[in-house]
Amino acid sequence: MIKTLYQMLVEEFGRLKWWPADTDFEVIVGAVLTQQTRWDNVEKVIARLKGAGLMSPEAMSNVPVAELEMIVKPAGFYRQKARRIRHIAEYFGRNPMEEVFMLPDKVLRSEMLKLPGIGNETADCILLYAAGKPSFVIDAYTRRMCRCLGIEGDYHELQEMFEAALPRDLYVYRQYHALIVEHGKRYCLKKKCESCVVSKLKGIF
DNA sequence: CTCCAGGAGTGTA
DNA sequence: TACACTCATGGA
Repeated sequence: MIKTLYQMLVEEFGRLKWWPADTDFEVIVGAVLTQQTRWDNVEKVIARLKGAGLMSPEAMSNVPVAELEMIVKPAGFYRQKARRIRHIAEYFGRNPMEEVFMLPDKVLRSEMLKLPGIGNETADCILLYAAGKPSFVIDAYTRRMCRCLGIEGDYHELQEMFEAALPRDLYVYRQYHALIVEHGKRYCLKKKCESCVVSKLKGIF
């Protein structure tokens, strides 16, 4: 029997607890803060925001950007990110999250894309981890993995490929994304690719 | 010291 | 459509 890539990754990494957060708003803020930035760096900022009582649309939208910048600094790109999460806070201050999340998936996605600082990947992270919509996330690690398999394509082409091959299931999408990132952090650096499960899969996928 | 991390926006050809 | 450039701190 031929194992799927997903099964092989599960065997190696098991169940992964992914994107721990107390609230959906925290997921969204974290999604923006982690852009091109290590997660452990983002954790400091999230802790600071919580400590300052700012981890809510209402509270954050009333803080001077300058003050947010100081808090966001450890996550890098602090000037843009401070402004962007504040803008997002204002948006959800005007539009209650429960209502926004009730929009049809595609409408919700394009709605998120309108917000400055939210591109394809961040939008899908919001859908998948905050709104609970099965939208497959394509990140840098996913692209590298696909390249290893000889698969090229833009964001939507790769996303369509995964979604067509998988059951449209929230848990599967979340786990697969988590597994790919975990795999990538372990192997997709410094030419460690030779020993990873993806390399064993060439010609089978 | 160098390199780069779970991107996005803008400008140019 | 396809790149190049910018944003920025902190850890290996």
